[in-house]
Amino acid sequence: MDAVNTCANSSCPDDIVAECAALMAREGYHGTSMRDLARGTGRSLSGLYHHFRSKEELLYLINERGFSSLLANAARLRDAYRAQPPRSREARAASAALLCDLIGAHLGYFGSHLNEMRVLTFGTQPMSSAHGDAIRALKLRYAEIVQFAVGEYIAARRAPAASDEIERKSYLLFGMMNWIFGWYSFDEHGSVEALAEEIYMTFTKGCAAPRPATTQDA
Amino acid sequence: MDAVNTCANSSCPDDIVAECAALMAREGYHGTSMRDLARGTGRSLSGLYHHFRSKEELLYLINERGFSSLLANAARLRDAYRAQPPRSREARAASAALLCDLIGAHLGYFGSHLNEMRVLTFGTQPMSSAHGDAIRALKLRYAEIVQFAVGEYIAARRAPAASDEIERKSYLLFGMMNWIFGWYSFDEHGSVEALAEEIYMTFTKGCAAPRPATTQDA
DNA sequence: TTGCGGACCGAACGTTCGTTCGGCCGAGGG
DNA sequence: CCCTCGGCCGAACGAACGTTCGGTCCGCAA
Repeated sequence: MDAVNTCANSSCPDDIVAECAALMAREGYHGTSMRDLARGTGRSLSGLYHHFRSKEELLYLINERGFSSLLANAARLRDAYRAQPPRSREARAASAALLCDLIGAHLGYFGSHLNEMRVLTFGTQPMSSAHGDAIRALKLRYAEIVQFAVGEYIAARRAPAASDEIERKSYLLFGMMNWIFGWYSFDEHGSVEALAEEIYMTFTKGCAAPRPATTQDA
Repeated sequence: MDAVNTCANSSCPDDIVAECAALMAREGYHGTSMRDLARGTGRSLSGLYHHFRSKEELLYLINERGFSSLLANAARLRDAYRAQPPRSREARAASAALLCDLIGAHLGYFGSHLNEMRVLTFGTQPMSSAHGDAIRALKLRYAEIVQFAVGEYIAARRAPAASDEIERKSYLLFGMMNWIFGWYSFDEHGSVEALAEEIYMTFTKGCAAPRPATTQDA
């Protein structure tokens, strides 16, 4: 008789989660059946149920692991930024570096987990309230870090922006980064690093900004 | 004996399409059943089938009408731009106005057809090849107009950009505009017009650009 | 060697899916 | 007056859905 654990099933191997995410990335959560997942992972239908309790828990696992990883990277970058001595004359460069690093981390994780990210971005909706709340909390904490960086960047360059303006601008940045799932392919559009640089430049300087040989900000 | 028409069923009233789009916007195409649509539109299950031949044709109708409308607006703006006498000293202002108007038209249509737009942006995938090709063609023509505007804007301000850079920058712009579906609500985030202005400014000047009282470009 | 537990499977459960069929009804032209 | 026809419906079809159950296999500790 197990204690009912309404939260995570941490015993599920990462590779199964990743394979299922790859399959769900094509047709979405509702469009991919458990039988599709069984066939795609070379397992039987009932064999899958030894690794997670339900299809919805699988969706939760994909989301939970993805956002936890993104959040850990972002929190590390923010903490490093905060640990710097606050010399005001370097505030512009430091806030620019934080923003640039966050964009690079987001797209970097994305580059190596493209399938999971496709699932993450399209649809927290079909999750139960308990799981949905946990994922929304992770998303919120992640978004707060990006908003902090955007706020710091703007504050170092002009009068600090109101929190709702920072929120909207951060959403625009997320839009640029996440919309990539619809069109990016390595062969056609170059490396993820170059794309991160282009997003950083477009978001901070506008689309007509010249491309520098190295990232330079002043 | 009808001639088999593999394409549109133009006899379906707009309001039914709009109601179905509103329902599909919540849980997506696969997540919304024909019974959900019947209940939601106050009709019977089989009654729906007198307006379209299949669920997939309904998805096609939502996409076809939405993108046709977007495309018509965009083409009108582009033609007006091209009809202007090419006085080079006004090229900067004219290309800025075109870009600003296109963003305004995209978000304006969006503001009055939010539910349809949610369906449009998430998923051309589950469509048959015949329908899918038709929608992809509409999307392509629409994207080409936006790319034209981005190219003109950049060319009027610095050395013309390569076509692949214009393509990427246009995708970033689409990302800012379309990601809105995930978070926008009129009550919290103000009018669509103000948001269009903010996207235009961020895309052209960067996130730290000051907000002018009126749109001014030089 | 025996016993155990986790990984895995085939077969089936009840439900819901998209779609079809035959018939009802009320407005409108002859 | 009747007849037609488009809009609409209840009931049902076979297929596919998520999930469960009993059993098989195999590595490993005792």
